[in-house]
Amino acid sequence: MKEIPKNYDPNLIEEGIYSKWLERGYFKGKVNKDKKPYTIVIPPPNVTGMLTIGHVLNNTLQDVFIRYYKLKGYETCWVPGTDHASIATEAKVTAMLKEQGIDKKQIGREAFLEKAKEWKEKYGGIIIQQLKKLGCACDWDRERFTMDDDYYKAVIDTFVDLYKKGLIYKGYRLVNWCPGSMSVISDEEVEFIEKKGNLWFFKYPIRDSNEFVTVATTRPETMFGDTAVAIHPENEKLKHLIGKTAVLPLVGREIPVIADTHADPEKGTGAVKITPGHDPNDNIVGQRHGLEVINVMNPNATLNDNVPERFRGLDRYDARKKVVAELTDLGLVEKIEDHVHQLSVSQRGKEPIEYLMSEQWYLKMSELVKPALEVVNNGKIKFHPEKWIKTYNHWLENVQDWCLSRQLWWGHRIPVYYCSNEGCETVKMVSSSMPEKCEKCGSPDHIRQDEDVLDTWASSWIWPYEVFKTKEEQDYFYPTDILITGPDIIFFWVARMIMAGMEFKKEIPFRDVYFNGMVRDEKGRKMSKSLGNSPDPLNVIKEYGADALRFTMIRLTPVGNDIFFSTDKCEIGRSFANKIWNAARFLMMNKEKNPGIKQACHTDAIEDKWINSRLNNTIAVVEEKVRTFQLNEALKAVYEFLWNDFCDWYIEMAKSRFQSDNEAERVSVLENAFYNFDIALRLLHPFMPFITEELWMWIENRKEDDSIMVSIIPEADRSMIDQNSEDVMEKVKDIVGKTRNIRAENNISPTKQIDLILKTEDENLKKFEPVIKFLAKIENITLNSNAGKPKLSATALIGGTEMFIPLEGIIDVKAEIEKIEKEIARLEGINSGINKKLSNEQFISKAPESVLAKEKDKLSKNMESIKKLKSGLEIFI
RNA sequence: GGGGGUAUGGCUUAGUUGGUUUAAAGCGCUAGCUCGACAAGCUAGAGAUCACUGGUUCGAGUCCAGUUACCCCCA
Repeated sequence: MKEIPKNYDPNLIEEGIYSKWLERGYFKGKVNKDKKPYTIVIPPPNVTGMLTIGHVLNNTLQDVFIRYYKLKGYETCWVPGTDHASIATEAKVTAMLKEQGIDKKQIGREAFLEKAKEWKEKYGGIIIQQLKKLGCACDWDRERFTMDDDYYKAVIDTFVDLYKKGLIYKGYRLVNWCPGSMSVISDEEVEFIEKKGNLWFFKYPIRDSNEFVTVATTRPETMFGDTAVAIHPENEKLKHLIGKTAVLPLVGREIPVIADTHADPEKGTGAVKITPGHDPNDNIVGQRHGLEVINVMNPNATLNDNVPERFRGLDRYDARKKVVAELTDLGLVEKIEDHVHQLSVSQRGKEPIEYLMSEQWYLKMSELVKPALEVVNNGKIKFHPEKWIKTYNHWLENVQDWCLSRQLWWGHRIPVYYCSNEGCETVKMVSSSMPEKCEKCGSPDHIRQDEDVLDTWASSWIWPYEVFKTKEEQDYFYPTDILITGPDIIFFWVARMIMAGMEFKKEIPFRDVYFNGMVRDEKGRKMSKSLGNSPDPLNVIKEYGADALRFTMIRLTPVGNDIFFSTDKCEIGRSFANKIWNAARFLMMNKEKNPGIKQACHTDAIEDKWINSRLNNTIAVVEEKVRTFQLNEALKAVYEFLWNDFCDWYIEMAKSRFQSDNEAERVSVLENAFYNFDIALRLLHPFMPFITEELWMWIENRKEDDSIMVSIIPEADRSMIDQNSEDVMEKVKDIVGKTRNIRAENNISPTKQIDLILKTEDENLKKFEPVIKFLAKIENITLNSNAGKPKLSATALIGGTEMFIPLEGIIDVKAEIEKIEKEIARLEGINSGINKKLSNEQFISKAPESVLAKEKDKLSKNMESIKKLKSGLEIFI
């Protein structure tokens, strides 16, 4: 036998095993009518991304499902891929070019896209490669990118289709404008952060009077766009001003003082300036009152020509200072307060956004929303945990039309064509390819395409079916089985995929959605780059092994709740890997001594019946827990079976049985041990793929071309679940445990042999004499129902059975008495509780018969035990 | 401001439709152990009035209401 190290080293095997799987093509999913498909599409990570601990959780969960169902006989297919991430990638490439002294605008669209493609080829998708280190069983041949040629075309066709259905339109309205990326962004991409700033109180003169109306604002520079001042109609203090006209300082424009409930009398001064061109709420007020909308800002957040000349071209913050300074000089600043306000920023880059009027493409949502709401609320698609349905509903019921266009180059260019020929200003041709000639003037020479690209989510919402290239594949693999993702993209992606599935495939995209929690650090903080609290998964894998990381992640993750992670928690996984490694070592050492051993299920001895019962019970629990998405509980069941049942008891008992004179017994225990270990490895494989493969190949001298990945987890065999053997084993464990306890309490060396008397003649227990002697270090064991208690012996109760350990000369009498008295007090406490219940007439009349009987039974058993304990105590007194 | 979630030993979690006892496990802690796999181990032990208050019930960690704390989403 080769020398097997005592400590398991994942670094020695993980890479080789992964290569083997790849070479064998185990990850490939094929259309196979003989098998049921089990399909997952990966939430495509950002092409610019690197593997984070959050990805580890998300992808480990997916891998567990894929591997489990493969072992259950399904045709599994996990499609990997990446998302082109318009804004993020364009920002990255632009920054890279800038470092090289290249300006994006100067080189132009085509050249820029070339550079971006080069960048993507070189650095993009690193994250996908990193998933291999984690052991992910993705079908790599299917790797997709949202800008692959055929996928690109599908996205464009989708736009054309929606346009033809009349669902897409161009609208001029207030948008979220990101001056950093110089693009519009969607409502969902806007975040609100708390920011310390000021609240400025400006006095606007009222025309033809000496009065002023004071308005408070956090954005002085937008005053040039003010077109009204609003006061609540029931504001007693100010309502006399309603209907009058204010004069906008610095500009001189006359603006009405209007009545609107938007002006909260309790807030600020009670009067608010209305800037429909730069504030969403004001915009709504403006629409109510038919106010003029004035845009005072350029896309780069400098002031435009709609402001007095001296302010034009100033950056928004410089303009702010100048406005405040000039108004101060005019005596129109009443006061300036410190103020914490909600600042709207872009999700990417955290650049403060501007609200400004802009012409963009929109998708009507009202019709798309209906089927999407329906399939989730009627349970066709199930959310886990269910609580997210509420969030989902709330968003869908209040959703605004989706702004599809982005002022970027990297992405799917909007397939709308215009003709710049004279008289063709209204021409708008929507087509999958460039029209040959203008549909109005017939000239081919003036056609130009819309400059904008589509929102990235307008490409990834068709991901669940578009990743499958042929109709045959779509029919087989779609709908997918489960989507595993974070709740943070429930609107961006989950809801929209459901809409796309229902609209274009008339079918749900997935049956279940599992929302994984967020990975936080041990203090409960979000993992973030700026805090530096996010460990690099690749380093963790190097230190502990991928299996240990996966184990720890799954074990610690309650369904849908956040996980508090720290690297050192991977010790749990590493210890467990080492434990089963050594269990295998032990079995193999014994196999060497017993040539000809083959794994086989035996049920001759109670121990064998018991472990087989435990095994089948575990198979059933795992099946149940995986089916209900409680992977942490499924893993717990396997862990407890292997460590507690198999290692702590079955193997320990086997050590005694190996000494048996009976060769059949020796062979049968070893063969049964291998049988159980083999199945347990398969159960564990989805969670810890590498070590299980290594050990599975080793323990049975399997052929080179075999693999645990192509084995099968058998169905739980109910006939193997044997309550009797479980009961007997519980007694044996109790006897051994109580004996060890007595030993510890009396400071008896673990190696010193002692005697044990059991007041019983239980045939089943008799069979365990050698095992008990071995495990509890017993020299002589007596099983006799008439046994009396020797003087100065320790006692304990096993169920109703008394056990004695003669300890003359050794026993700590005081400790022994204390222990027994403590036990008596405990039982009496319980009994007094029961008596209280039983003397309660309400309880007797209302509680069900079974509960009543149970309580009575408990009472009498406890009384019996107390009697025995007390008589045992007498000997000391 | 609106909505959602969480609250169980020092830490991380179990606890199924209320009825096994006086709440379970792992990590950590304490004590002992190199005994024929494993010190990344073995054995034993200590440690929780289940956030707080009230209600429903014969019976509440479990159901309801309120309070507090923290987290998330939306405006």
